[in-house]
Amino acid sequence: MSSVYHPHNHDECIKEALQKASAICQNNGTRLTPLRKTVLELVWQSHQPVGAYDILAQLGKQESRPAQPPTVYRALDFLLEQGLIHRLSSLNAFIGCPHPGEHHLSSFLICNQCRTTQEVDHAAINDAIQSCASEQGFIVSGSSIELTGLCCNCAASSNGAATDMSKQP
Amino acid sequence: MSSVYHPHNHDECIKEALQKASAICQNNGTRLTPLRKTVLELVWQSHQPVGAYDILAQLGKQESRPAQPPTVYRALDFLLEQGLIHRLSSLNAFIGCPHPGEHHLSSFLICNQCRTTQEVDHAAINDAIQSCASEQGFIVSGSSIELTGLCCNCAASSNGAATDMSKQP
DNA sequence: CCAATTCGGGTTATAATGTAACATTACTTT
DNA sequence: AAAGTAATGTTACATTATAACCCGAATTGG
Repeated sequence: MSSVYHPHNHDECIKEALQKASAICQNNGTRLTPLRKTVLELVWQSHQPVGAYDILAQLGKQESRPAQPPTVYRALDFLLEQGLIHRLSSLNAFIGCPHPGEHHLSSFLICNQCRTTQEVDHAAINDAIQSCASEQGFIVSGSSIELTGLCCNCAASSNGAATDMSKQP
Repeated sequence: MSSVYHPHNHDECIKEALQKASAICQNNGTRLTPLRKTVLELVWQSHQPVGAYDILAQLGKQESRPAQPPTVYRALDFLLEQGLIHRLSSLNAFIGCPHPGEHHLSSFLICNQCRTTQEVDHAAINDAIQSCASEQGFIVSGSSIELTGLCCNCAASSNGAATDMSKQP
């Protein structure tokens, strides 16, 4: 069983994300250009949300000239449109979507300590939201559901040390 | 019955908010200074979220000299700490809390058309979230639940015209 | 195949949102 | 009144995001 909270070969996560992305773009008739692919890889570097300017900085290292903000934001906008990443508005940051294609109202569990962020797709939450909204005559078209707190690792070792279990082989 | 979606004497909303704020600050041993009170009034000018720089601009009109950002942000931080307002991270904006004192995980229904925003406190949503989180061993300490879509007015008159029912006498 | 068009990206400049750090004033306590 | 704390003023800057314009690459239609 694989979880962002357990050690795993993170290269597999990246590889999988890129494969899915490629398939989805092909399906959508859109182009996963080298730049967009690179940005997607950078977003997937970890299971922690990444800021646009972090990506910008890392792009700058790879290329001869440092990239400019619009370059990154355009790539991010594309990836958002394709449903390949999400934007976490409470952090002004981005994170890869582990199951692109299936679209739904997803929620995010953001650990305050290690910043590891898990996307969860729980039918009960969607149901509750829909029933609450329709009670008000409100038609939901989009959502931003971000929960902060302590992940299982950080809660367990609640000595205060952050525990990032991702990326170990 | 009073709702943000129905015409109402909005001065009553403001008055009520200020009274509650005053009581809460007294209770907390904190000071609702003239500046903080003014900022709270400005946040409560409508049932639409207000940006910090909008408040800044309106403060500038009232005072001789234009206010500076820290002035507004400090007042907003104070009001947030006291639970008198909320920050909507998906909009970078603030809105008055209609029932300060009772703290809970609240959700917001944000109309894409008229921007009217309603805070809802639905037990089913909280339950669903808590059960979903604890399933992952995650301990929730904070939440940002923001739903966008069409409010009942704008859905009804879905010709595209925005309908702001607040502030009518 | 070439012209026309669209799309992706580079570049420059700037907008919008938010904060750090320190000075000053006002309020409280003694 | 003196000392200490809380609130606000002020300056400068950090961070996040977008507008506008240009150019070259890829795609499409003839």
